[in-house]
Amino acid sequence: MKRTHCQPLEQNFYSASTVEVARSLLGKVLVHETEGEVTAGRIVEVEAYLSHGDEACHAARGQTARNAPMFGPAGTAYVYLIYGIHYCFNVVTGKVGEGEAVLIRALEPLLGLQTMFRRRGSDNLKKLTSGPGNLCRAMGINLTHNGHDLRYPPLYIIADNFQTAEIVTTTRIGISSAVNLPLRFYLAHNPYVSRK
DNA sequence: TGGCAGATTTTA
DNA sequence: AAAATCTGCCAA
Repeated sequence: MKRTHCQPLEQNFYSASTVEVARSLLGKVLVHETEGEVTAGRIVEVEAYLSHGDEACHAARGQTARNAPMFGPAGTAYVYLIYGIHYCFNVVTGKVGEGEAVLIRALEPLLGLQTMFRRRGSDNLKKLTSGPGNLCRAMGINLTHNGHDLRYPPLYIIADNFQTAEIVTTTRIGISSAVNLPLRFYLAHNPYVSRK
């Protein structure tokens, strides 16, 4: 019997267009294995950042030391610190040298809830992994994961038998340029989406 | 609901 | 120096 649904997603998954990967990531499960602790959550909200006509994309002004992982192969993790406080976790997409990515904005907690609550220092389930900074803190994602190949532990993405129903498309959150592009996607009616 | 502090990295 | 793909707390 095939059990591919328990294996990390493979290269062909990440090689589709950035918008396709963004939409396909909805409903998939992000897993982080640390010493003795496993946390996992279903991806319920994402944003696509494109290399052409998208001034909000970190890669829009060319490659720098910070955004270098964005120019690597699809399926690489791009993690950066924002506002001096929060980490944001992105999945690199597109061709090598292109500089596209999908920002993971919210998860539905599935595994390791106690660990997540401890890392967050909060007991609010609704906000546990809702928002890009929150989910990184709960999942234990930081700069050590920057550039990591998401096909391998300790940080990877899998598909289970979850069936994605309705996907809502909106403009992106928290940006000051390219504000009208419809590149944010989330699972309709999911309570862990950061905002409607 | 709105305004702001928090505290780091990058170069907008 | 200013800005950055944010969050939580506080006051009204």
